[in-house]
Amino acid sequence: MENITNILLAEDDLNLGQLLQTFLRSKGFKVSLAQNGKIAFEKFNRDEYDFCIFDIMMPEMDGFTLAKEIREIDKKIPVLFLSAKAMKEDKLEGFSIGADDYLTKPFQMEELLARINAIMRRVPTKSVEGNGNLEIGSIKYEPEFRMLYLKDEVKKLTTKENQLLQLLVKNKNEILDRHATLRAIWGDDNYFNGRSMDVYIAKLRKALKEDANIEIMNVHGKGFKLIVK
Amino acid sequence: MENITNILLAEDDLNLGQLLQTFLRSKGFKVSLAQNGKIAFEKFNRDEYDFCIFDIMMPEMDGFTLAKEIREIDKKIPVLFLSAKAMKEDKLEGFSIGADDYLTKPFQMEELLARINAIMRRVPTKSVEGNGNLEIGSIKYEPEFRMLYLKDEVKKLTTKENQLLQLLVKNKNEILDRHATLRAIWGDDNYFNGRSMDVYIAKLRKALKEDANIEIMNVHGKGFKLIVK
DNA sequence: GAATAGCGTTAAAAAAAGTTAAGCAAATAA
DNA sequence: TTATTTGCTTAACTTTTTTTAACGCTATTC
Repeated sequence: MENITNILLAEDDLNLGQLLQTFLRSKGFKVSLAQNGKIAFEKFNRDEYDFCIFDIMMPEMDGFTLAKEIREIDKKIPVLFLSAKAMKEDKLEGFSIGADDYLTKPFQMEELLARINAIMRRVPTKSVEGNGNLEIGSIKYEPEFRMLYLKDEVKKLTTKENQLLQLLVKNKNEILDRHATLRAIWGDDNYFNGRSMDVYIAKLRKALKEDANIEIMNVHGKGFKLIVK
Repeated sequence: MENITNILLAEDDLNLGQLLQTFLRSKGFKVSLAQNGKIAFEKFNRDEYDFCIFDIMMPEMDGFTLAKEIREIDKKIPVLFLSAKAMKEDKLEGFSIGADDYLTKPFQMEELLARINAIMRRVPTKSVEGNGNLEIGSIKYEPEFRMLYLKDEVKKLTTKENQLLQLLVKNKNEILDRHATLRAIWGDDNYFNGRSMDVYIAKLRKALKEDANIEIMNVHGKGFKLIVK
Protein backbone atom coordinates (compact mmCIF):
# COMPACT_ATOMS: atom_id res chain seq x y z
CA MET A 1 0.00 0.00 0.00
CA GLU A 2 1.61 3.14 -1.22
CA ASN A 3 1.10 6.52 0.34
CA ILE A 4 2.74 8.97 -2.02
CA THR A 5 1.20 12.41 -2.22
CA ASN A 6 -0.08 13.04 -5.73
CA ILE A 7 0.10 16.71 -6.66
CA LEU A 8 -1.88 18.43 -9.40
CA LEU A 9 0.14 21.43 -10.58
CA ALA A 10 -1.44 24.03 -12.86
CA GLU A 11 1.05 26.53 -14.25
CA ASP A 12 1.09 28.12 -17.71
CA ASP A 13 4.71 29.25 -17.51
CA LEU A 14 6.32 26.07 -18.81
CA ASN A 15 9.72 26.99 -17.45
CA LEU A 16 8.52 27.42 -13.91
CA GLY A 17 6.12 24.52 -14.23
CA GLN A 18 8.79 22.02 -15.17
CA LEU A 19 11.18 23.41 -12.62
CA LEU A 20 8.60 22.88 -9.89
CA GLN A 21 7.71 19.46 -11.22
CA THR A 22 11.33 18.34 -11.18
CA PHE A 23 11.92 19.74 -7.73
CA LEU A 24 8.83 18.21 -6.17
CA ARG A 25 9.49 14.86 -7.81
CA SER A 26 12.99 14.90 -6.34
CA LYS A 27 11.30 15.33 -2.97
CA GLY A 28 9.25 12.18 -3.43
CA PHE A 29 5.95 13.52 -4.72
CA LYS A 30 4.06 12.43 -7.79
CA VAL A 31 3.46 15.58 -9.84
CA SER A 32 1.14 16.05 -12.80
CA LEU A 33 1.63 19.31 -14.70
CA ALA A 34 -1.22 21.04 -16.53
CA GLN A 35 -0.67 24.09 -18.78
CA ASN A 36 -3.91 25.77 -17.91
CA GLY A 37 -6.95 25.52 -15.68
CA LYS A 38 -9.06 23.65 -18.20
CA ILE A 39 -6.53 20.86 -18.66
CA ALA A 40 -6.00 20.74 -14.92
CA PHE A 41 -9.73 20.33 -14.34
CA GLU A 42 -9.89 17.47 -16.82
CA LYS A 43 -6.97 15.79 -15.12
CA PHE A 44 -8.58 16.27 -11.75
CA ASN A 45 -11.74 14.51 -12.91
CA ARG A 46 -9.83 11.67 -14.48
CA ASP A 47 -7.30 10.85 -11.77
CA GLU A 48 -6.93 10.90 -8.00
CA TYR A 49 -5.00 13.76 -6.41
CA ASP A 50 -4.09 14.66 -2.86
CA PHE A 51 -2.87 18.21 -3.26
CA CYS A 52 -3.37 21.17 -5.65
CA ILE A 53 -0.94 23.91 -6.60
CA PHE A 54 -2.53 26.47 -8.90
CA ASP A 55 -1.12 29.52 -10.58
CA ILE A 56 -3.76 32.23 -10.61
CA MET A 57 -3.30 33.90 -13.95
CA MET A 58 -3.65 31.27 -16.67
CA PRO A 59 -5.27 31.19 -20.11
CA GLU A 60 -8.51 29.24 -20.70
CA MET A 61 -9.34 28.98 -17.01
CA ASP A 62 -7.71 30.94 -14.18
CA GLY A 63 -6.68 29.41 -10.88
CA PHE A 64 -9.53 30.86 -8.85
CA THR A 65 -12.19 29.53 -11.19
CA LEU A 66 -10.42 26.18 -11.28
CA ALA A 67 -10.33 26.03 -7.50
CA LYS A 68 -14.01 26.93 -7.24
CA GLU A 69 -14.93 24.19 -9.70
CA ILE A 70 -12.89 21.66 -7.83
CA ARG A 71 -14.23 22.68 -4.46
CA GLU A 72 -17.71 21.95 -5.76
CA ILE A 73 -16.82 18.31 -6.01
CA ASP A 74 -14.10 18.02 -3.35
CA LYS A 75 -14.44 20.13 -0.21
CA LYS A 76 -11.35 18.77 1.45
CA ILE A 77 -8.46 18.69 -0.99
CA PRO A 78 -5.76 21.21 -0.06
CA VAL A 79 -5.20 24.06 -2.49
CA LEU A 80 -2.15 26.31 -2.57
CA PHE A 81 -2.12 29.33 -4.88
CA LEU A 82 0.89 30.77 -6.64
CA SER A 83 0.67 34.35 -7.78
CA ALA A 84 2.79 37.02 -9.38
CA LYS A 85 0.71 39.67 -7.71
CA ALA A 86 1.16 40.28 -4.02
CA MET A 87 -2.10 42.20 -4.00
CA LYS A 88 -4.06 42.04 -0.83
CA GLU A 89 -7.45 41.59 -2.50
CA ASP A 90 -6.19 38.68 -4.54
CA LYS A 91 -4.78 36.93 -1.53
CA LEU A 92 -7.97 37.38 0.41
CA GLU A 93 -10.06 36.14 -2.49
CA GLY A 94 -7.86 33.08 -2.60
CA PHE A 95 -8.43 32.33 1.06
CA SER A 96 -12.13 33.03 0.78
CA ILE A 97 -12.40 30.33 -1.89
CA GLY A 98 -10.88 27.98 0.64
CA ALA A 99 -7.19 28.18 -0.09
CA ASP A 100 -4.86 26.54 2.38
CA ASP A 101 -2.00 28.81 1.48
CA TYR A 102 -0.99 31.55 -0.91
CA LEU A 103 2.55 32.08 -2.14
CA THR A 104 3.76 35.16 -3.96
CA LYS A 105 6.32 34.82 -6.75
CA PRO A 106 9.21 34.77 -6.59
CA PHE A 107 9.47 32.23 -3.78
CA GLN A 108 12.03 29.74 -2.54
CA MET A 109 11.49 26.14 -3.59
CA GLU A 110 12.25 25.10 -0.04
CA GLU A 111 9.53 27.32 1.29
CA LEU A 112 7.00 25.82 -1.07
CA LEU A 113 8.03 22.38 0.13
CA ALA A 114 7.80 23.43 3.76
CA ARG A 115 4.33 24.85 3.23
CA ILE A 116 3.11 21.75 1.44
CA ASN A 117 4.36 19.61 4.30
CA ALA A 118 2.81 21.90 6.92
CA ILE A 119 -0.58 21.47 5.27
CA MET A 120 -0.25 17.75 4.61
CA ARG A 121 0.49 17.10 8.26
CA ARG A 122 -3.11 18.02 9.03
CA VAL A 123 -4.69 15.99 6.26
CA PRO A 124 -6.04 12.68 7.57
CA THR A 125 -4.17 9.84 5.89
CA LYS A 126 -6.28 7.94 3.44
CA SER A 127 -4.94 4.51 4.26
CA VAL A 128 -6.47 3.45 7.55
CA GLU A 129 -4.89 -0.01 7.36
CA GLY A 130 -6.09 -2.89 9.52
CA ASN A 131 -5.36 -3.03 13.23
CA GLY A 132 -1.59 -3.28 13.09
CA ASN A 133 -1.52 -6.79 14.58
CA LEU A 134 1.06 -9.06 13.08
CA GLU A 135 1.88 -12.73 12.97
CA ILE A 136 5.41 -14.03 13.07
CA GLY A 137 4.95 -17.64 12.10
CA SER A 138 2.59 -18.95 14.75
CA ILE A 139 3.30 -16.16 17.22
CA LYS A 140 1.01 -13.17 17.53
CA TYR A 141 2.74 -9.83 17.80
CA GLU A 142 1.22 -6.46 18.68
CA PRO A 143 3.90 -3.83 18.15
CA GLU A 144 1.83 -0.95 19.50
CA PHE A 145 1.40 -2.76 22.81
CA ARG A 146 4.86 -4.32 22.81
CA MET A 147 3.24 -7.72 23.29
CA LEU A 148 4.30 -11.13 22.09
CA TYR A 149 1.72 -13.92 22.53
CA LEU A 150 3.67 -17.09 23.13
CA LYS A 151 2.30 -20.59 23.66
CA ASP A 152 2.01 -20.44 27.43
CA GLU A 153 3.09 -16.92 28.20
CA VAL A 154 2.39 -13.38 27.15
CA LYS A 155 5.72 -11.69 26.89
CA LYS A 156 5.94 -7.98 27.40
CA LEU A 157 8.78 -6.61 25.31
CA THR A 158 10.98 -3.74 26.40
CA THR A 159 11.26 -0.64 24.24
CA LYS A 160 14.45 -1.70 22.55
CA GLU A 161 13.31 -5.28 22.03
CA ASN A 162 10.15 -3.96 20.45
CA GLN A 163 11.85 -1.45 18.18
CA LEU A 164 14.23 -4.08 16.93
CA LEU A 165 11.55 -6.69 16.36
CA GLN A 166 9.43 -4.17 14.52
CA LEU A 167 12.24 -3.42 12.11
CA LEU A 168 12.93 -7.11 11.63
CA VAL A 169 9.27 -7.81 10.87
CA LYS A 170 9.05 -4.85 8.53
CA ASN A 171 11.98 -6.33 6.64
CA LYS A 172 10.88 -9.95 6.90
CA ASN A 173 12.95 -12.21 4.66
CA GLU A 174 15.12 -9.27 3.71
CA ILE A 175 18.36 -8.10 5.23
CA LEU A 176 17.94 -5.49 7.92
CA ASP A 177 21.04 -3.33 7.56
CA ARG A 178 23.17 -3.29 10.70
CA HIS A 179 24.41 0.28 10.51
CA ALA A 180 21.07 1.74 9.50
CA THR A 181 19.37 -0.11 12.37
CA LEU A 182 21.85 1.24 14.88
CA ARG A 183 21.29 4.76 13.68
CA ALA A 184 17.53 4.25 13.70
CA ILE A 185 17.19 2.74 17.18
CA TRP A 186 20.30 3.77 19.09
CA GLY A 187 20.82 7.07 17.27
CA ASP A 188 24.48 6.39 16.79
CA ASP A 189 26.38 3.62 15.06
CA ASN A 190 29.33 2.79 17.29
CA TYR A 191 30.97 -0.31 18.71
CA PHE A 192 29.17 -0.38 22.04
CA ASN A 193 25.73 0.20 20.61
CA GLY A 194 26.53 -2.55 18.15
CA ARG A 195 27.29 -4.98 20.94
CA SER A 196 24.14 -3.84 22.71
CA MET A 197 22.16 -4.67 19.61
CA ASP A 198 23.72 -8.13 19.48
CA VAL A 199 22.54 -8.69 23.03
CA TYR A 200 19.01 -7.77 21.98
CA ILE A 201 19.18 -10.06 18.99
CA ALA A 202 20.04 -12.87 21.41
CA LYS A 203 17.05 -11.96 23.57
CA LEU A 204 14.68 -11.95 20.61
CA ARG A 205 16.04 -15.29 19.43
CA LYS A 206 15.32 -16.73 22.85
CA ALA A 207 11.82 -15.25 22.85
CA LEU A 208 10.99 -16.57 19.39
CA LYS A 209 12.59 -19.99 19.69
CA GLU A 210 9.31 -21.78 20.52
CA ASP A 211 8.47 -21.67 16.80
CA ALA A 212 11.18 -23.66 15.02
CA ASN A 213 10.21 -22.08 11.71
CA ILE A 214 11.36 -18.66 12.88
CA GLU A 215 14.99 -17.71 12.61
CA ILE A 216 16.94 -14.53 13.02
CA MET A 217 19.87 -15.14 10.74
CA ASN A 218 23.04 -13.11 10.66
CA VAL A 219 24.45 -11.95 7.35
CA HIS A 220 28.09 -11.37 8.08
CA GLY A 221 29.04 -7.72 7.91
CA LYS A 222 25.63 -6.73 6.58
CA GLY A 223 22.96 -7.22 9.18
CA PHE A 224 20.19 -9.58 10.27
CA LYS A 225 17.39 -11.28 8.47
CA LEU A 226 14.16 -12.54 10.00
CA ILE A 227 13.28 -15.77 8.25
CA VAL A 228 9.85 -17.32 8.58
CA LYS A 229 9.44 -20.58 6.71
CA MET B 1 -21.20 24.52 24.98
CA GLU B 2 -18.89 27.09 23.61
CA ASN B 3 -16.63 26.56 20.65
CA ILE B 4 -14.68 29.78 20.51
CA THR B 5 -11.12 29.49 19.31
CA ASN B 6 -8.82 30.45 22.14
CA ILE B 7 -5.62 32.01 20.87
CA LEU B 8 -2.35 32.28 22.75
CA LEU B 9 -0.50 35.29 21.40
CA ALA B 10 3.13 35.88 22.36
CA GLU B 11 4.43 39.27 21.27
CA ASP B 12 6.86 41.53 23.11
CA ASP B 13 5.98 44.64 21.14
CA LEU B 14 3.08 45.81 23.28
CA ASN B 15 1.73 48.07 20.58
CA LEU B 16 1.47 45.36 18.00
CA GLY B 17 0.35 42.85 20.60
CA GLN B 18 -2.61 44.86 21.75
CA LEU B 19 -3.49 45.82 18.20
CA LEU B 20 -3.62 42.17 17.23
CA GLN B 21 -5.50 41.25 20.36
CA THR B 22 -8.15 43.89 19.72
CA PHE B 23 -8.46 42.93 16.09
CA LEU B 24 -8.75 39.22 16.71
CA ARG B 25 -11.21 39.72 19.55
CA SER B 26 -13.37 41.81 17.21
CA LYS B 27 -13.37 38.79 14.91
CA GLY B 28 -14.74 36.55 17.63
CA PHE B 29 -11.62 34.93 19.06
CA LYS B 30 -10.56 34.71 22.64
CA VAL B 31 -7.04 36.09 22.81
CA SER B 32 -4.54 35.88 25.63
CA LEU B 33 -1.50 38.11 25.22
CA ALA B 34 1.88 37.21 26.73
CA GLN B 35 4.82 39.59 26.68
CA ASN B 36 7.47 36.94 26.24
CA GLY B 37 7.93 33.26 25.65
CA LYS B 38 8.29 32.36 29.29
CA ILE B 39 5.00 33.94 30.29
CA ALA B 40 3.37 32.36 27.26
CA PHE B 41 4.65 28.93 28.31
CA GLU B 42 3.23 29.36 31.78
CA LYS B 43 -0.11 30.44 30.36
CA PHE B 44 -0.09 27.47 28.03
CA ASN B 45 0.40 25.09 30.92
CA ARG B 46 -2.31 26.73 32.97
CA ASP B 47 -5.11 27.15 30.44
CA GLU B 48 -6.49 25.50 27.32
CA TYR B 49 -5.65 26.97 23.95
CA ASP B 50 -6.56 26.07 20.40
CA PHE B 51 -4.14 28.19 18.41
CA CYS B 52 -0.73 29.79 18.87
CA ILE B 53 0.66 32.95 17.34
CA PHE B 54 4.25 33.55 18.33
CA ASP B 55 6.62 36.35 17.56
CA ILE B 56 10.09 34.92 17.03
CA MET B 57 12.36 37.46 18.63
CA MET B 58 11.34 37.94 22.23
CA PRO B 59 13.19 38.39 25.52
CA GLU B 60 13.36 35.53 28.09
CA MET B 61 12.31 32.86 25.62
CA ASP B 62 12.15 33.21 21.86
CA GLY B 63 9.27 31.96 19.75
CA PHE B 64 11.12 28.97 18.35
CA THR B 65 12.12 27.64 21.77
CA LEU B 66 8.60 28.25 23.01
CA ALA B 67 7.12 26.33 20.09
CA LYS B 68 9.52 23.43 20.64
CA GLU B 69 8.60 23.18 24.31
CA ILE B 70 4.92 23.26 23.51
CA ARG B 71 5.20 20.72 20.71
CA GLU B 72 6.73 18.28 23.18
CA ILE B 73 3.52 18.16 25.14
CA ASP B 74 1.01 19.01 22.40
CA LYS B 75 1.78 17.61 18.98
CA LYS B 76 -1.33 18.95 17.35
CA ILE B 77 -1.90 22.57 18.28
CA PRO B 78 -1.44 24.92 15.29
CA VAL B 79 1.43 27.40 15.48
CA LEU B 80 1.81 30.48 13.33
CA PHE B 81 5.01 32.50 13.55
CA LEU B 82 5.34 36.24 13.15
CA SER B 83 8.72 37.58 12.24
CA ALA B 84 10.42 40.83 11.35
CA LYS B 85 12.99 38.93 9.36
CA ALA B 86 12.02 37.46 6.01
CA MET B 87 15.10 35.28 6.10
CA LYS B 88 14.84 31.96 4.36
CA GLU B 89 16.66 30.03 7.09
CA ASP B 90 14.36 31.38 9.74
CA LYS B 91 11.29 30.46 7.80
CA LEU B 92 12.55 26.95 7.18
CA GLU B 93 13.48 26.49 10.81
CA GLY B 94 9.99 27.57 11.71
CA PHE B 95 8.44 24.99 9.43
CA SER B 96 10.84 22.31 10.59
CA ILE B 97 9.67 22.81 14.17
CA GLY B 98 6.20 22.11 12.88
CA ALA B 99 4.87 25.55 12.11
CA ASP B 100 1.59 25.73 10.27
CA ASP B 101 2.35 29.13 8.81
CA TYR B 102 4.88 31.91 8.88
CA LEU B 103 4.05 35.58 8.36
CA THR B 104 6.60 38.31 7.77
CA LYS B 105 6.07 41.73 9.29
CA PRO B 106 4.57 43.98 8.21
CA PHE B 107 1.44 42.08 7.25
CA GLN B 108 -2.21 42.84 6.69
CA MET B 109 -4.49 42.02 9.59
CA GLU B 110 -6.91 40.56 7.10
CA GLU B 111 -4.26 38.21 5.80
CA LEU B 112 -3.48 36.99 9.30
CA LEU B 113 -7.16 36.33 9.83
CA ALA B 114 -7.44 34.51 6.51
CA ARG B 115 -4.46 32.32 7.35
CA ILE B 116 -5.79 31.46 10.81
CA ASN B 117 -9.07 30.43 9.29
CA ALA B 118 -7.37 28.39 6.58
CA ILE B 119 -5.53 26.40 9.22
CA MET B 120 -8.47 26.04 11.58
CA ARG B 121 -10.60 24.55 8.81
CA ARG B 122 -8.36 21.48 8.94
CA VAL B 123 -8.25 21.14 12.71
CA PRO B 124 -10.67 18.53 14.00
CA THR B 125 -13.11 20.23 16.35
CA LYS B 126 -12.25 19.53 19.93
CA SER B 127 -15.78 19.10 21.17
CA VAL B 128 -16.43 15.61 19.91
CA GLU B 129 -18.44 14.60 22.93
CA GLY B 130 -20.17 17.92 23.42
CA ASN B 131 -18.72 18.97 26.75
CA GLY B 132 -15.10 18.63 27.75
CA ASN B 133 -15.68 15.22 29.29
CA LEU B 134 -13.36 12.49 28.28
CA GLU B 135 -13.40 8.74 28.35
CA ILE B 136 -10.33 6.76 29.20
CA GLY B 137 -11.42 3.29 28.24
CA SER B 138 -14.52 2.75 30.36
CA ILE B 139 -13.65 5.44 32.88
CA LYS B 140 -15.18 8.89 32.66
CA TYR B 141 -12.82 11.77 33.22
CA GLU B 142 -13.67 15.45 33.68
CA PRO B 143 -10.41 17.39 33.65
CA GLU B 144 -12.01 20.73 34.48
CA PHE B 145 -13.50 19.27 37.66
CA ARG B 146 -10.53 17.00 38.35
CA MET B 147 -12.95 14.09 38.61
CA LEU B 148 -12.49 10.44 37.76
CA TYR B 149 -15.67 8.32 37.72
CA LEU B 150 -14.64 4.85 38.76
CA LYS B 151 -16.87 1.79 39.07
CA ASP B 152 -17.79 2.24 42.68
CA GLU B 153 -16.10 5.47 43.59
CA VAL B 154 -15.79 9.01 42.36
CA LYS B 155 -12.20 9.99 42.75
CA LYS B 156 -11.24 13.60 43.12
CA LEU B 157 -7.79 14.11 41.65
CA THR B 158 -5.22 16.45 43.10
CA THR B 159 -3.78 19.24 40.98
CA LYS B 160 -0.67 17.34 40.03
CA GLU B 161 -2.54 14.11 39.37
CA ASN B 162 -4.90 16.03 37.15
CA GLN B 163 -2.24 17.88 35.21
CA LEU B 164 -0.36 14.69 34.58
CA LEU B 165 -3.42 12.74 33.51
CA GLN B 166 -4.47 15.55 31.21
CA LEU B 167 -1.15 15.48 29.42
CA LEU B 168 -1.28 11.71 29.18
CA VAL B 169 -4.76 11.84 27.70
CA LYS B 170 -3.81 14.58 25.28
CA ASN B 171 -0.99 12.37 24.07
CA LYS B 172 -2.92 9.13 24.17
CA ASN B 173 -1.04 6.34 22.44
CA GLU B 174 1.93 8.63 21.93
CA ILE B 175 4.96 9.08 24.10
CA LEU B 176 4.66 11.89 26.59
CA ASP B 177 8.21 13.22 26.89
CA ARG B 178 9.58 12.94 30.43
CA HIS B 179 11.68 16.10 30.45
CA ALA B 180 9.08 18.25 28.72
CA THR B 181 6.42 17.05 31.15
CA LEU B 182 8.59 17.97 34.11
CA ARG B 183 9.15 21.44 32.72
CA ALA B 184 5.46 21.82 31.94
CA ILE B 185 4.06 20.66 35.29
CA TRP B 186 6.89 21.08 37.81
CA GLY B 187 8.54 24.02 36.05
CA ASP B 188 11.95 22.47 36.38
CA ASP B 189 13.42 19.22 35.18
CA ASN B 190 15.59 17.89 37.98
CA TYR B 191 16.13 14.60 39.76
CA PHE B 192 13.71 15.14 42.64
CA ASN B 193 10.88 16.43 40.50
CA GLY B 194 11.45 13.40 38.35
CA ARG B 195 11.03 11.08 41.30
CA SER B 196 7.96 13.02 42.31
CA MET B 197 6.50 12.47 38.89
CA ASP B 198 7.16 8.75 39.18
CA VAL B 199 5.18 8.73 42.38
CA TYR B 200 2.27 10.38 40.59
CA ILE B 201 2.49 7.91 37.75
CA ALA B 202 2.15 5.16 40.36
CA LYS B 203 -0.91 6.89 41.81
CA LEU B 204 -2.55 7.22 38.42
CA ARG B 205 -1.83 3.59 37.62
CA LYS B 206 -3.51 2.56 40.82
CA ALA B 207 -6.48 4.80 40.06
CA LEU B 208 -6.88 3.49 36.54
CA LYS B 209 -6.21 -0.18 37.20
CA GLU B 210 -9.90 -1.15 37.39
CA ASP B 211 -9.97 -1.08 33.58
CA ALA B 212 -7.52 -3.73 32.41
CA ASN B 213 -7.43 -2.17 28.94
CA ILE B 214 -5.79 0.95 30.28
CA GLU B 215 -2.08 1.04 30.76
CA ILE B 216 0.46 3.71 31.51
CA MET B 217 3.51 2.29 29.86
CA ASN B 218 7.03 3.47 30.42
CA VAL B 219 9.36 4.04 27.49
CA HIS B 220 12.76 3.81 29.04
CA GLY B 221 14.63 7.08 29.01
CA LYS B 222 11.93 8.79 26.97
CA GLY B 223 8.73 9.12 28.93
CA PHE B 224 5.31 7.55 29.43
CA LYS B 225 2.58 6.45 27.11
CA LEU B 226 -1.09 6.07 27.94
CA ILE B 227 -2.39 3.05 26.09
CA VAL B 228 -6.09 2.35 25.74
CA LYS B 229 -6.93 -0.77 23.80
C1' DG C 1 46.37 -21.19 8.22
C1' DA C 2 47.29 -17.39 11.29
C1' DA C 3 45.41 -12.86 12.07
C1' DT C 4 41.49 -10.13 12.51
C1' DA C 5 37.04 -8.42 12.49
C1' DG C 6 32.26 -9.68 13.37
C1' DC C 7 28.98 -12.06 16.00
C1' DG C 8 26.81 -15.30 20.09
C1' DT C 9 26.02 -15.61 24.62
C1' DT C 10 26.07 -14.95 29.54
C1' DA C 11 26.95 -12.25 33.42
C1' DA C 12 27.85 -8.06 35.89
C1' DA C 13 27.32 -3.11 36.32
C1' DA C 14 24.83 1.00 35.75
C1' DA C 15 20.87 3.71 34.89
C1' DA C 16 16.02 4.42 35.07
C1' DA C 17 11.75 3.55 36.95
C1' DG C 18 8.25 1.30 40.57
C1' DT C 19 6.61 1.41 45.04
C1' DT C 20 5.85 2.39 49.83
C1' DA C 21 6.24 5.26 53.49
C1' DA C 22 7.96 9.09 56.26
C1' DG C 23 8.12 14.08 56.73
C1' DC C 24 6.50 18.66 56.14
C1' DA C 25 3.72 22.62 55.05
C1' DA C 26 -0.51 24.63 53.67
C1' DA C 27 -5.38 24.34 53.79
C1' DT C 28 -9.42 23.21 56.24
C1' DA C 29 -12.19 21.94 60.19
C1' DA C 30 -13.23 21.85 65.04
C1' DT D 1 -6.61 29.05 68.15
C1' DT D 2 -5.41 24.18 67.80
C1' DA D 3 -6.26 19.82 65.52
C1' DT D 4 -6.80 17.35 61.42
C1' DT D 5 -6.64 16.57 56.74
C1' DT D 6 -4.68 17.03 52.29
C1' DG D 7 -1.17 17.57 48.86
C1' DC D 8 3.37 17.27 47.75
C1' DT D 9 8.24 16.09 48.30
C1' DT D 10 11.98 13.31 49.84
C1' DA D 11 13.93 9.00 51.23
C1' DA D 12 14.70 4.20 51.06
C1' DC D 13 14.46 0.06 49.02
C1' DT D 14 13.11 -2.97 44.90
C1' DT D 15 12.69 -4.13 40.17
C1' DT D 16 13.30 -3.44 35.30
C1' DT D 17 15.83 -1.97 31.39
C1' DT D 18 19.91 -1.03 29.17
C1' DT D 19 24.83 -1.02 28.67
C1' DT D 20 29.39 -2.86 29.25
C1' DA D 21 32.54 -6.61 29.96
C1' DA D 22 34.27 -11.10 29.24
C1' DC D 23 35.13 -15.09 26.76
C1' DG D 24 34.27 -18.12 22.94
C1' DC D 25 33.18 -19.08 18.20
C1' DT D 26 32.95 -18.21 13.07
C1' DA D 27 33.69 -16.15 8.83
C1' DT D 28 36.84 -13.43 5.97
C1' DT D 29 41.37 -11.80 4.50
C1' DC D 30 46.04 -12.02 3.29
